[in-house]
Amino acid sequence: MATTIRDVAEAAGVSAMAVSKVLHGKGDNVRVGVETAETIRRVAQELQYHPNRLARSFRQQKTQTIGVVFSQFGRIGELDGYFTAFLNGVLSATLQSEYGLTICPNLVKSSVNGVINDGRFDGILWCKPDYSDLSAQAIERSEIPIVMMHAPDAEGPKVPRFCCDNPLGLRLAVEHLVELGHQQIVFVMDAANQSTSEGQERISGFETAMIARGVTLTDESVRYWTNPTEDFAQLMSSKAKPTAAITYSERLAVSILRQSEALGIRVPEDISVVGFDSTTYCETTRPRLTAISQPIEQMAFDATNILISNIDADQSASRAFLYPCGFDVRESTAAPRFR
Amino acid sequence: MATTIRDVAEAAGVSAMAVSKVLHGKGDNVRVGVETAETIRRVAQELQYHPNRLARSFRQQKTQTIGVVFSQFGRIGELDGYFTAFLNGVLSATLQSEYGLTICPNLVKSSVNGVINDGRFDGILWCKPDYSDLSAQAIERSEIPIVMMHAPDAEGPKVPRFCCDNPLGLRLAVEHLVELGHQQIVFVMDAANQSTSEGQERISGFETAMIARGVTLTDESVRYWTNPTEDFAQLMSSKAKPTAAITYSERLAVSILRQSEALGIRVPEDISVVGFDSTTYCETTRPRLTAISQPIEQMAFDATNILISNIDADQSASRAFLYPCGFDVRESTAAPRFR
DNA sequence: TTGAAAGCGCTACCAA
DNA sequence: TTGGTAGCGCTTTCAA
Repeated sequence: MATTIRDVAEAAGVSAMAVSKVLHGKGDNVRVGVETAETIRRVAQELQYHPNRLARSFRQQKTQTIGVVFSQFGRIGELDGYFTAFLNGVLSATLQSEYGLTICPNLVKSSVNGVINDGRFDGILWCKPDYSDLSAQAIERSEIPIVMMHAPDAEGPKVPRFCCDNPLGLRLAVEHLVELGHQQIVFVMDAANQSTSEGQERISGFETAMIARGVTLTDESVRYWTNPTEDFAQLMSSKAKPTAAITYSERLAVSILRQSEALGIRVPEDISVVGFDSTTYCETTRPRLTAISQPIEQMAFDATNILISNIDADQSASRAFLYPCGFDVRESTAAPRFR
Repeated sequence: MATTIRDVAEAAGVSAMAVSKVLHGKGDNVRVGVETAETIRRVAQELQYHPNRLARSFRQQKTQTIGVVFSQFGRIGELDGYFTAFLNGVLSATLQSEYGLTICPNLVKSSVNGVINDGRFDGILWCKPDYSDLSAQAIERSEIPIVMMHAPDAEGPKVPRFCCDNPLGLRLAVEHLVELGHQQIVFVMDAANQSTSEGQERISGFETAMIARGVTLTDESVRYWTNPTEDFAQLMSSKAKPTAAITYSERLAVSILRQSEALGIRVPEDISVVGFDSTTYCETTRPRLTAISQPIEQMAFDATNILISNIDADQSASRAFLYPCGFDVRESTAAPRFR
């Protein structure tokens, strides 16, 4: 067994609290003489004493750890740059703080309900919330600060929210395509995102932008995909074959790029593709991916810092942080071919 | 305050242990009647009881968490693909296990000594160990399993080690360059890595390969850089200007690529550059980076799984795992210009 | 089939 | 300036 505080106390001929005070000096009402303190420090050193952080955390109800919650989880840097950018932002913030970061698979697999208040975390960074009743309830009941990434201002529990200006992003994309001459434009998203607030906001942003530009909007203009490979093949063989697709993510855009290559469909000649996020990953695709941008790393950095300061201040100030979207034109969009 | 096990016990009219047994059923000597169990479950549900994991961990001396230790820490996916590949491997393994992953900034900033046995982790994944006496001592004293990435077989504490075949890697690089016609070849590494086992192994691997190929080896053949920008400028303006550089990492190689561009030095025409790791990041550089490869993700995946099984088996079997290196020729190497 | 007691290592609170 | 006591929430051990 490792050396405990009592071992040190015994060896130094003092009480356990004396040791605790000297080594971590929290209490203000208790002081220890200089000489005694020196002895304690020496003995602790000799005995290779290292405080058990689990015990301290348990006692103080404070773990110095932030939990990261995901509804979904893909490979890092594989089909998109999202998680890379996100992690860089979070790590930048935690590295200059006293907080550790736990990525917990169970938070992904099971319901977050009950995990939030299981004592392991001082705060939760919730990424891609789904706003199910269960989640909302879990947040409502939370005893620790929570911040949310990609949660629009409108609804949901009152916690700090970090979101990009989705309507602006979609408008920029639609305008870009319309100016290139496109009239058959679809918006493609994972079916799973249909139920998220951000999903809703992007759909309505897309529709609003289409209407504002006088582009025909049909029931088929918004597509919910569960199997990108099959769904894309079907899309391109249908009568309503579009000349341009705006996707919910880089991941979807990239899968279209790959699938196009497999099917002999040329991008951007046969179909223009617009992604969402515009991380450095877009520079690595072929063709390089035109995309709506949002400052993911900055958002993650800010979110983490706000979370930490809320933890430290023992509060949970609610506020919506809105980040502007940009639009980066690369090579995956062009004027539609005349046909 | 959150609902405790005692609240549930009281409400259900049973003892706390009964609740514990029913909800987590560990003990084999104690059983609870079916009806009682049902009541307990119902009451727990009603009271929104969720066990405090911190308390459980504390009591059981088991946290279901793995700690990741780094000696250095850069931005993910910024100047290399190392951390991305590493994390993908680790996360793949943890996601299919019951273990969480903690990345702790304090492990980076301060000595790991004392952190290893502070109770927070069931096991440590130690990346890029430095083999200082302090580290060695910490490992020796560890009460939990440790595995090491990038630790050669030869020396160091007896824990599972995962390492690539560095001599092979360096040989492949030197042979490639010699076959292109290079005779002035330098090996460049961060000064910080000079003290690591892997650093030593790569240096001797380089020297052995150079000698085997009959290439002139001088005191200046191996370079230890602290400031890549300045050091590279100096290297290229010296009399001993090389025609090819093999670097310790993708990061160093990329900084040479960038610096070359700034100085008007052409790669590979004026100097050939070979990186180490050969992740997908090498495809994104300009020119695309020729590099020695090691299967980082696979190594991280294996290391994590071995760690987990050592934890579960409550042992710490020592073994060295060696992974072959490969060599990926891309665009940053070519025959030296005639001069 | 059930419960009581004890204690993991530490620190808040109160007493001396 | 110092020390004792109690207890965080849970589970292990032993007793009923």
